[in-house]
Amino acid sequence: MQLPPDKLPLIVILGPTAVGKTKLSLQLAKKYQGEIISADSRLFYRGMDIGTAKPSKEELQIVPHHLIDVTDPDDTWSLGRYKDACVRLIDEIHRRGNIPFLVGGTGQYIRAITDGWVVPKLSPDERLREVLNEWGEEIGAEALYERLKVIDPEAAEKILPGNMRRMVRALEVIFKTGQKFSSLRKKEPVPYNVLQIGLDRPRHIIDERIDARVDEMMQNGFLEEVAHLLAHYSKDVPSMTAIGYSQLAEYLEGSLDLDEAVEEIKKVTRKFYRRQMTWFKKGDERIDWFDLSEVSISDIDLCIQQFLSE
RNA sequence: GCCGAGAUAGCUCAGUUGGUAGAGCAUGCGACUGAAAAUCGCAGGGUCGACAGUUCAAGUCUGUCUCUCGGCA
Repeated sequence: MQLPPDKLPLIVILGPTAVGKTKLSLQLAKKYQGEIISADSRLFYRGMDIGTAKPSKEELQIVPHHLIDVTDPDDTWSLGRYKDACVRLIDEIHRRGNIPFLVGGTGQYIRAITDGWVVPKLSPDERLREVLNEWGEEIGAEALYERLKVIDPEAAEKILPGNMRRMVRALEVIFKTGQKFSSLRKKEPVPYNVLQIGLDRPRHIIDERIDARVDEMMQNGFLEEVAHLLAHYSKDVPSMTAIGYSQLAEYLEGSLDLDEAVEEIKKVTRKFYRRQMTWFKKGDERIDWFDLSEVSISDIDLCIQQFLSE
């Protein structure tokens, strides 16, 4: 297979939850001798399978997959870890002469790769975060925001005043590195020739697919999966904030009926779809959009052929 | 049939001593650089059940009617 001479190709398949990314990307990756790198913040964790709609064991064997089941639920992965690992993997795949397929729905992770984000190299300091959170609670989010505005006005501009979590991260970086958070927020050139394939479907179809998928998850033992996880991990570990897991944990604690929990899962998944679409815009020229309810795989295939022959 | 409670945003409900309405959720839109399936923000949307009366002014007071829920028959 002939690869573009200057920059090596990276095929990104992005799209919202329940659209059908897994199935399609498997077919395409198989055809083009590809390897799939997951761009999904909840597929890292072993044992979180049903509720994350993780590809099945069989599917994982069709083509090589990366960044799935790489750690346990109490070992939190994050943007920085993701970016480092992903960049390394893309390089390795290119060396093997294969094509990397970045597939997923976590907009932040995808943009870190496609837009060359330079993520501040500072791993989280849980104790400092705790201190900062307490401080914020004490003086109020607004007051904390005023402090941030004084220390790093540029960073403050990018953060909404009520958003404690993002303020805490910014202050954490500032206090530990002695540098402004905003000054560490850089971009670098992207060393790949990137094709972005966006998958979507009409909204009412997505809603139907979400409902059906949640029901299916419940039938496939989602509740048992959550119960099993809770026997080993606290429900407060970040991975357990995944959609579905937190609601079923509430049911198991007795603070929610099962019916209510299932409805809630459907509801927040629909909300999640909308939030995902703020990363993947229809007006984004870099994305070739396909409506999976109308288009066949050969249309997408054609798009990839063109890209690879350029 | 009688007694009681209620009828306000798509839904669940607030609404002080009368001054033409708010919240949460839903919906739409958005932000996002090591928790991101997280976290945070903005917006639209109501002839306040109907009709009459009192009043400068009624979601709010009075009367009648319609409907809903509960209790008694």
